[in-house]
Parts: sequence; structure tokens; C-alpha cells
Amino acid sequence: MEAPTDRWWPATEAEAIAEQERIRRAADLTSPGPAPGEVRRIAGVDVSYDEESGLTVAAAVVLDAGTLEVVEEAVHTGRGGFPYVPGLLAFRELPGVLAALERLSDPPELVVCDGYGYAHPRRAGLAVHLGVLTGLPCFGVAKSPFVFSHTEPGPARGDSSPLLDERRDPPEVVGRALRTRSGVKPVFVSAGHGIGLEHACAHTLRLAPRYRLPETTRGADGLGRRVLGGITGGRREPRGAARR
DNA sequence: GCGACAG
DNA sequence: ATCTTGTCGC
Repeated sequence: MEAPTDRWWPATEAEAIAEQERIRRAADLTSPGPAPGEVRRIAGVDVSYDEESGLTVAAAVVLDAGTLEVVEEAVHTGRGGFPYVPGLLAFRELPGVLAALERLSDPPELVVCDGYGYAHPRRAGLAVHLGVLTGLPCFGVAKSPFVFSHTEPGPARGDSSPLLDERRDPPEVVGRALRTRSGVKPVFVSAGHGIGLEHACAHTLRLAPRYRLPETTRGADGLGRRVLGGITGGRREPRGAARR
């Protein structure tokens, strides 16, 4: 038999929205999920694009939760697909991400997405969507607040403030602005499928001991752009790289 | 109708 | 997402 029903994306935005309603109803939004120390293989996923060619490279990097060392990498190259529409990012990124994840020798125990999960207009962001499709615990770490609001967290690493959806009648807490580095702009963490906000934030801090972004997303982002660069601008080398 | 809006 | 060099600071 062949691939499930994964490599599919809606034909219209209305169809995409209807699909997100189904995803949200199928999601586990209440489990505390795995705490740090309860999982070993943690994956980071990300997608890189090249406007010229329309090429997309989805990357999955698995880290050892204890050492943060890369234990496995996988990529999937594609072209075109669903366009970027705020609120519908999952349809653009997940087809490739699913393909990359399937190329891993063993499934990860937890996945960190580059974007949002529960913090989404319909509570069905990237991480919730990927979690439902794979059955794996999955949360999101985004670099910007999207359509949500927050107050400035304290200045120290570990400080945080609630991320609010003020478009809702009683405003709802949908995530957390979390400072991973003192004096540096916070990241925005939200729960996904099979893991709550509390553990998601704990994992984020462990995965980002030195830089603002967790090593999972840094690793996946780096792998994706290296592969994409190797296909397109195959000429130039990194800054101080030795020349033959 | 217009603007803002994860990546 | 991607376009892009140097520069300020720990």
C-alpha cells in the first residue's frame, strides 16, 4: 500500500478553513504531555523556499534531548504547493514536513514547530495540525506575535508573559511570550497536540540554552537552507570556508 | 473596502 | 520566507 492521505492540500481557502475545524476537533488540547526528561528524541522541522525556482525544502532534525546533539536529519524537496496565507500556513508547510519526517529511521517522541499551535484564529495552527496528522506530541515556537498581544516579559532568561487573543470576547490566553536569553526579544510559545503550554515552555528553555531560538529550529532551518543553497546557488561557499 | 497578519 | 555588510556589545 502507499502513502496515507498526507500529500494533499485544499483547493480553496474556504476548504482549508473547514479542514482546520476538523483538525481542531480531532486534537488533544488537554494532555499535559511529556515533560523534559521523559523524551529522548526531539525533532525540529522547518521549510525553506526559493522564489525563483519555486523549490521548497522541508527539513527535520532530531536532537538528543540530553546533549542537544544532532542524531538524525532528513529533508524533502518539492515545488509549488499551497500559497502563504496568514492563518493557513500549515497547508503550505506540512506536506513537505510530513514527507521529511517519514524519512527518519524512527519517529521522534516530540516535535517542535517553527510557528504557532493553539495560538491561532481557529486554534488549529501548524503544531496542532501536525500533531493530529502524525499523532506525535507537538508544540510551536514562533518568532513574532502574529495577531496576538502581550506585555513585555521580565528581562531575565525564563521570564514570560501571557500571549492573549483579544479578538475573543473574554480575551483568552493562547500562549506565552518567553524570554530564552536575557535582554533579547522573547519567543512565542504555544501548545499543540498532546502537550500543554507548561511543558512546551519547559522544553523550549532546555532547547535554547544559548541562543534565542531552540536548537531544534536552528538545526532544521540551517539544514533546509544548506540543501536549498546547494541546489540553487551551488557556487558560493560559506564566509570563511577554505577554498580547495 | 483597507490594513495587519506565523513563515 | 527572502533580500543583505557592517557594526555594536558581551
